[in-house]
Amino acid sequence: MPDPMYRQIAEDLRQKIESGVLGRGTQLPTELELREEYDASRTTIRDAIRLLITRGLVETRAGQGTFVVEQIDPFVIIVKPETGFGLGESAGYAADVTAGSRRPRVSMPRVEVQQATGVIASELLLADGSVVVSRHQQRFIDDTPWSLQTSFYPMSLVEQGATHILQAVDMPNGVVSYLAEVLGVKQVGWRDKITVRTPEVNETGFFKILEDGRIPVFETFRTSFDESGTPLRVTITVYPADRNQFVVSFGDVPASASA
Amino acid sequence: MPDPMYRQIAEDLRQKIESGVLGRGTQLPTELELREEYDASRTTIRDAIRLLITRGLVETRAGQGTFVVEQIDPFVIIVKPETGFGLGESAGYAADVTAGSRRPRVSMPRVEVQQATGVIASELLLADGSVVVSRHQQRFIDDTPWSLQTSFYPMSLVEQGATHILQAVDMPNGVVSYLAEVLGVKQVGWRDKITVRTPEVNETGFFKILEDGRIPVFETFRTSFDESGTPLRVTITVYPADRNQFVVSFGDVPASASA
DNA sequence: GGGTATTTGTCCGTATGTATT
DNA sequence: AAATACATACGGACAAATACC
Repeated sequence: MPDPMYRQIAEDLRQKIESGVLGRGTQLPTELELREEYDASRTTIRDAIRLLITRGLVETRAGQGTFVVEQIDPFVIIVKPETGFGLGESAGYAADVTAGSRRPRVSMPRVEVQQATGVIASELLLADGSVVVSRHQQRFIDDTPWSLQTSFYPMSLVEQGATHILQAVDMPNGVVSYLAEVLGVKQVGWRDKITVRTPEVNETGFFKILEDGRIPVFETFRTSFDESGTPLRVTITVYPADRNQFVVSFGDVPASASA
Repeated sequence: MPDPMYRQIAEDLRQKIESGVLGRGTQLPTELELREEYDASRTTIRDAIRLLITRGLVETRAGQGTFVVEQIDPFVIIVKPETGFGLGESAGYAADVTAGSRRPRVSMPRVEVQQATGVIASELLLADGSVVVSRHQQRFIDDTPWSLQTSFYPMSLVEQGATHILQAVDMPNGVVSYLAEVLGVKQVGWRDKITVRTPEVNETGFFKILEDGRIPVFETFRTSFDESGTPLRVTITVYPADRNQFVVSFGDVPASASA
């Protein structure tokens, strides 16, 4: 038994794309033309194209047509000790991006005092509903939206004297070094949890990606610890998965030389 | 101007799901019932449901109905030095999985001698078209498909005497320790590149996920280096993103205590 | 700026096939 | 075997976005 017609059409178009007959960025025939070419209804043609869309091969632009997607030059997020120890918020994370001609930029933080939800509370080893300080920032590279980041700090840090984290001001040297100065608290390690999920509505808006969940987002949970093993903060960062990749190195590794 | 009707319907259903009115695993009203409830055509109802499907909230089963997806207890892939140094292929990677009651299993490797393609060649610092040995394995946890893994080794290792990597036999102590024994070559570090993409057809088949690309896959490139900084091997591993997450630790981090 | 043609987006109706119970 | 529910496919109509003159 053969595949349904819309799958056959999608497969035929896929081969034309991957074989290079339809190059990157070129326009596909219009739905009307494909309708005649394959002798199918417009519904069936649209089902075929939808399959190619969810596979990430083509994109449609209302009023223009259907196009083979261009390859995106990805941002590379380097995860390694040197970029993290002693560096904080903006400084540390901006340095994560591979150099090139790319200019990172960070928005002013939005600071809130709120109650810790389940995951935040458990990561910080606090009781559910404990008060925490959240600092939220939007981060750009070359003025294109790159990531959304929120850090959560236990309120006890403020009570101990680190009052500046309540101010909506970017800390050039990072919050971690500020904590070291004021409280003598040192970050000695962290744990990153990297997952993938469909984007929330506010995220699709910021990243300007389609809000139907076709493009997933990376979500990283970074829990930082001080010398006594107490969680210092939890940082949640969200990146669109279509333009980002992570690089993790261990041991002696020569400088990167590959794409 | 309000959103189109199918989006409003999808939004209404989404709220019912996330608020708990429609619990995990419960069945949604049938398309016919939804048609009457929202006074829309079946096409519009199906468009709304399709939106929820690509967002990963519901799934349809022909002949049964539409159901709210169950939450999956994810596999946690630990990326840290202790699991990698001195351990190899099967041993090292099996240990990546958090303990619990989960039993990892690895298929017999499929060994091939082939020419290195672009990425493989450049990662191994070989000329394009150089001969390499590939060892491909399917990996399971509790008999559910977990990941597909292919390692590429330069043919020069075989010529220097490491002929066992040509045999289609699992190496319980790992290929890396075998190379250390036979050739005295030690793996001193590695670099992981973690990306997300839509699955290939053979991958959807193995993982038993829908082949329309709704569920993305993690793809990790691990390049391992010896003491002289020469790439020893490249390992490509593919995991379905709906049931896996990565944990990366640096520095002093207490044993995990969180979900 | 405005109007028109083109192209995709939304929505309707209907019929038949296929999987499951 | 029959009923149910989703899957596929056809047809048509109008709206919205875009490009071009």
